[in-house]
Amino acid sequence: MSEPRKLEVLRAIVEDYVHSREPVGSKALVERHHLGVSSATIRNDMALLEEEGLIAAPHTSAGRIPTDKGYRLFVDRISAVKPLSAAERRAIHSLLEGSDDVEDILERTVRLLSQLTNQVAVVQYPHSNRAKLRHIEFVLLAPRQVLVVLIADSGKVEQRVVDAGTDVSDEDLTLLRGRFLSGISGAPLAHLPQLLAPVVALCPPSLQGTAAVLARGLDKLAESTRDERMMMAGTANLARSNVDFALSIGPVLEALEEQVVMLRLLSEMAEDPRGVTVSIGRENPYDGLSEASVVATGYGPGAAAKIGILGPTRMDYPSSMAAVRAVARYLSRILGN
Amino acid sequence: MSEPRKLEVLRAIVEDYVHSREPVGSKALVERHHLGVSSATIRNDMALLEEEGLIAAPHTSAGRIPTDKGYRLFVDRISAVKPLSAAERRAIHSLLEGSDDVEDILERTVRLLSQLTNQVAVVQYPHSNRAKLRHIEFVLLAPRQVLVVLIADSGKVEQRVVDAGTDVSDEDLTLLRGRFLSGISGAPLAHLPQLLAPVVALCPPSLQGTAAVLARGLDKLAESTRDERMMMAGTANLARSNVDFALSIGPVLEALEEQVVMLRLLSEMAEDPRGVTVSIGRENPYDGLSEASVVATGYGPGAAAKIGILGPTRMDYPSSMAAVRAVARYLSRILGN
DNA sequence: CTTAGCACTCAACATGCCCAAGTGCTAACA
DNA sequence: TGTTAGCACTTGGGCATGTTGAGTGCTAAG
Repeated sequence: MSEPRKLEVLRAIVEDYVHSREPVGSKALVERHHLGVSSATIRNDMALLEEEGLIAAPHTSAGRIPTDKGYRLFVDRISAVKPLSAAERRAIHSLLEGSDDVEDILERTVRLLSQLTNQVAVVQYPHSNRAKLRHIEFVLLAPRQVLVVLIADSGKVEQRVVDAGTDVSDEDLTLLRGRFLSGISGAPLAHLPQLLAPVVALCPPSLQGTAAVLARGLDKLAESTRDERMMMAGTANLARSNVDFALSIGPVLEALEEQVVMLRLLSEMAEDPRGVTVSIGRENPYDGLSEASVVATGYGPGAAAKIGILGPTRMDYPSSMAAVRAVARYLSRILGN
Repeated sequence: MSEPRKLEVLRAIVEDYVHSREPVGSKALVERHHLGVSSATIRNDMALLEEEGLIAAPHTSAGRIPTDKGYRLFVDRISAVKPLSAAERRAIHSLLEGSDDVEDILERTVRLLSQLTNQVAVVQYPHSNRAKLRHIEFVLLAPRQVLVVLIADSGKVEQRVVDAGTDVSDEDLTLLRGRFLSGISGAPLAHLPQLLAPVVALCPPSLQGTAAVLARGLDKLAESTRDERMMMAGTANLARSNVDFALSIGPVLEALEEQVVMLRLLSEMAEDPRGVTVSIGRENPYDGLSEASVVATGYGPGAAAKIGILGPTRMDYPSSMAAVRAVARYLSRILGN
């Protein structure tokens, strides 16, 4: 029993199954792939693969389908990342050039990726853990209501309306803004909580209350800026995969809507800072995704933020991985400016 | 043939069908509803209803199901808006109190509405057509890159990075900001395009180029502020309705993802400024929604922005309408501050 | 206008049968 | 020791056939 051929058989099974969506049998296998042996030999190999838990038969006289473990081995040891076609490269190029706005770029990227892979695409906003505070703004909306705006050097802007408690004038706000700015301008957002208290303490006694309210507002803004957000596209692709319903679509939609779930999932995978990481079926920490796989990688500075796709375990991993990797690279390059 | 009874029969058919998801026949009808007549009589009535196109039979010997037209008549003339339960009222109350941030409130609202109705909930951001410009900010991110921030008096903040073309200093920006502010502060966003040109013309010759770039940036921001955006929740509910697949879920997900489609849909319906409007099946302008219904109403000042739900045509209209109306009212009240 | 009765239709279900695809095993072979 | 041919066995899917029950439309009487 040759080890290489066993892997070759597994590879053939995965490829055929992904392509045909039907359990694949020994005979069909020797016909479609020119392995130099007979179906009987393949059967022996298959029996071994099944023993090792890499493939399984839905019922006695049906072909085999890969298990999660089988896909895992396939991804780790067998498959080569399939290069993108020239047309696909061009598509990436033309679709992602020519915009400055981060939000806009991310939106295009995620749409592109979902079209490229025919799966759901997900992208995490660039990390702003290390972001520094660039600017703040207090705008009086009504006698007691102040719009607090925080701008990070990542270009991210967050705003929030706070109730000042007492009436406050434009002059007061300008004064307070100056104080706050000199105290926290340029500071990492992560340090904001510690830095704000002393600033408030230094404000004129008559404005202490207002200052405290504003500080709390800023703190919350910094928090939600640090908070990760995500964007997605291509949910309709789920319906298509669903036609042959191995994948029940409901739980997946729930997971996607619970951004917290997806964000944790993305953060937890992709430890490998350079490569593309894959999480297959029950490997996923979330139950609703037990029949789904996620292919993701990092992008941007330090590959800290993640981008990826989600689809049924029976997906074309080589192509998906290639697409994710290529798109992530372009994205990094464009955001690099 | 009594007209009132005919309507009563239609009502019974709609209610039973919504409840059971199965075509309803004459016999079952007389059993479940105590209409004072026999099944034969009902059959005659049904034949008439079918002639009028209000109900239809999927095949010869099956019961009847309501047509789009039947649902239309049902919501227009038959159904009464079902009052919410006390528990539901309490849920609305507790979930929507205690937040200042518009974004946050909308998110909670839309989640609440989707849970209340078990459908997909959609909310349009408050209209800012009449919004005025409250504030602008230019922030230097890099020698040539300027973050342009626009704040409307609605509290909406939009930002965008523009490339100045030439190097520009902080002082230049402060100067330009002053010029722009004095020229357009307080102006309705809709007027911005006309107002910007003269301001640029009045800037120092050396800064004309930069001023023009910034003006274009502001213009785009104003445009996207005028642009309507939306938020949604509960897409997973689609999967549940889909179990009995009258409604193929793919096209619906596509429509939901194409926010433009949904926004146009929402704007086009609900002419009636006070009531709840319903758009049923093929009445929808978008093909993918030919088996879906939308229940929506306006909220906020002038009921200009819309909130609503989307589900299969076979939905519980009275309850849905009640929920949408109640939630919209609370939302208006809270945003009224 | 209503109702009982009746003949008719048809999807859904069940039953039985056959076939093709696929398996595992054994014995022969290189 | 690994490969192969052959064979008996399993089983889901397709097909023809029959049965049932819900539901209809129509007619004639109340």
